[in-house]
Amino acid sequence: MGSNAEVPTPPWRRSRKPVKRQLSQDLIVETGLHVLDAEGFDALSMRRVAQELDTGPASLYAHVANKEELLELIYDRVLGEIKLPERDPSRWREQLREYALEAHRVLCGHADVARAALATIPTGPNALRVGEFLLGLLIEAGMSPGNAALVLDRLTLYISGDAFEGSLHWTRMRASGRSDPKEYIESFIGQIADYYGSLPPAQFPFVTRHVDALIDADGEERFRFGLDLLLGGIDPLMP
Amino acid sequence: MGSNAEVPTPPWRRSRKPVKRQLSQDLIVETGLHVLDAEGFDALSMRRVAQELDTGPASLYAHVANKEELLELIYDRVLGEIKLPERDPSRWREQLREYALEAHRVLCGHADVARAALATIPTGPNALRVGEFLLGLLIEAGMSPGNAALVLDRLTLYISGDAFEGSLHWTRMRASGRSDPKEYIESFIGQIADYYGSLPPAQFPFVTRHVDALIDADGEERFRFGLDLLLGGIDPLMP
DNA sequence: CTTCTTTACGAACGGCGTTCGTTACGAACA
DNA sequence: TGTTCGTAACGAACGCCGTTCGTAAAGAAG
Repeated sequence: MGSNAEVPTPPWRRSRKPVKRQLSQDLIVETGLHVLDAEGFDALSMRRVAQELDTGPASLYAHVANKEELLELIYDRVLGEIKLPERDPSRWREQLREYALEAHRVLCGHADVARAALATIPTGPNALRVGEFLLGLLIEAGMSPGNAALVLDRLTLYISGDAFEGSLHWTRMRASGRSDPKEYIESFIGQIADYYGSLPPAQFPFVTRHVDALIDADGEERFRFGLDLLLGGIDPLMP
Repeated sequence: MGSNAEVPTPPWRRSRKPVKRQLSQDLIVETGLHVLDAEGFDALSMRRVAQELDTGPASLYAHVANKEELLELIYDRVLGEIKLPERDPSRWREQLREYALEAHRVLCGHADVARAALATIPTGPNALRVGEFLLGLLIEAGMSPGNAALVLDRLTLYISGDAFEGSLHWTRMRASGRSDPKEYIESFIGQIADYYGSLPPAQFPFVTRHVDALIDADGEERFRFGLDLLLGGIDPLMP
């Protein structure tokens, strides 16, 4: 690194560091997402991202205002993975449900991104794309714009909220050293179940009697159940 | 402080520092909640709590395992503020709705506690108290235990999620220096509205046409709307 | 009066987000 | 060709953070 410090670079060796891709916002966002997926939300730091790019943390600030903005950019980047069908208002119910499942699937695929999702009011291009789709679907199906906006808002909150909660389990699993979800569930959830079961039945008759019901459903099942509750409430809003 | 270092304390001056309440978990939790309410989630640190108690951060660890546990304790402490009525299964719908509004009111009263709520699986005494109430109400009204457990889970997620989102606005307001919510809404939300309105209508016809609808409802209105969606989906689960 | 256990806490470790002042360099211009 | 200049890159530092460790003080037990 120092041996040829003042020798002018020969023209046929085009750059001193061709291997090191030059910084850009996209590259930083992509790297951030990478770190997030591989090591989790708590491991995502400006320093960690910089390290991954063989540079110092200060260098990132030329392309990204701060950590919060980086998280928003990563979030919108992930929203871009959500596939949207061609809008068909006559099938609004199926399409709404399908969208919710797809969005949930994508968010859970990048588990810890959900931790950034709830903390932001998404205004990026991909968030707009999704918003436009849902708003159009509901309004064209006959819902009032006011109700459509509210449904969009509540549905988004529900999806992000559930993904957020899910990501916390993932984090907990990582922290406990385990890597097999099955093993984690048995140890952690089972522990809670034992605790519930050991409570005084006189004081908590229902909790103690129905421990099994409380821990029975897995994440996907819970999500679908809540989604169908919401859809059940949305139905009567359509003409 | 050093002038009477080795003079034995006279028995009539009972203690050298009677003004300084001795540490205890309760005191630490109460102080933490105080800091949280007064200065927000980001200001809540072990150091800040210790400072408030005129001691060093290390002293807290005798009463609290770590920051996460402190947050859980604060959360459960707040859940204790939720008032529950006498269970009346014949009025399950009203009581369920009333509970949701009360819980939401309490959580929003300690805005940033919601940031701790979502990050935890509540197993404290007050969480159990609430869980027992809801489970009992729904099962006695005729719902299957499995569905009752799922409803409890989803309703809790919705309430916490909404309160979480609300607390972020509060944080943003604090960060922006403003202290009047009205002023904040006009500046921040108005800014977003302007941005939405300025988008290319060809690409985002619905978003641009219905900007008003998107920002019209306030927090409480949105919460109630989503709550009624859920209740609408819960209704058919009852015999 | 001694011993032991519990509580308190100063000091330090390693990490964080962010800022500042300075380099290095490619493009624009003389 | 030589010079200037704007800007991306970055080393160093600031002031935080959660947590641990070793020690000191205080109270209970013997």
